[in-house]
Amino acid sequence: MPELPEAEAARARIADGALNRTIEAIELGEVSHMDMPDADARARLIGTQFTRTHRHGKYIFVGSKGGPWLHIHLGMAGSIRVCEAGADLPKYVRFTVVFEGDHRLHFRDPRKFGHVELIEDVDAFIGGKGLGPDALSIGDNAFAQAIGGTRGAVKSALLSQRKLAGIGNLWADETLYRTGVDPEARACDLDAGRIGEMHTASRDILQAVVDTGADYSRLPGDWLIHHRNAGDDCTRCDGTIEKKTVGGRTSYFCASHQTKGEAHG
DNA sequence: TTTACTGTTAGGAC
DNA sequence: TGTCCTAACAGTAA
Repeated sequence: MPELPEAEAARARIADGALNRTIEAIELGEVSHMDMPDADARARLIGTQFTRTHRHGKYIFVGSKGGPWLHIHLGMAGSIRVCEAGADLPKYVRFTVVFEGDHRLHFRDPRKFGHVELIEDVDAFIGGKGLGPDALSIGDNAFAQAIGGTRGAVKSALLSQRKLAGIGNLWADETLYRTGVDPEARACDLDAGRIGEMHTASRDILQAVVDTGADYSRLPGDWLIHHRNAGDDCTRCDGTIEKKTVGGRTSYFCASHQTKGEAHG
């Protein structure tokens, strides 16, 4: 389900199969309550081609030749499929680009939490959203600045797309598990070394997931992703996986090796 | 039948 | 002004 690695996999799928093909039509599925380009916006894409892709955090951008960018956000359950002519129509398709030769790009979204829109300028869009640096390319100093100094729970800071774009609930938990930080620890209580370890861990985790094409079954068995059940054995110490809500989101962690890192008491 | 869910954001509390 | 927290969005699956 969509965090940065899924967005990157979707972007790659588009880059591999949907560029440099003339767009013949745009089709909408059942889209009530969803943000979709209106008829005028859709008409702007007809006859042109997509020529490039970009991703920032969980946000996907597909550039048309000399024209607008198609922005796609996968929401909670969205996915991208690129199909050859004659392929069966997947379920829950909300937005389809039909290329020459009946080649198709489908945006599926069962829960309708995703968004598709046409934008003129990617940088202006990112700035307008107030998104922080991309989690895969952010530097050490920028990471420390984004996450350190926050008085609230460190997990909430990791999840904030305004501080750092791309990390969601699953990989925030995985990062904290690997670095031994309690999700409720206050970021300002963590020393610079710990913050640096979290940066390294988050980047390594996200890159590893990207490298599998966001296929979780190919990730190492000792990762938390495979043990998100209260009562499971911790794979890093003798502890047990517990569950609690932090920042409104379900968090799995090991209370034995994940600590709050307070300097005093 | 009830409950929880991977993301985002508006609105309210402090 | 900023920061943080909660609720709500819609549909599915356990």
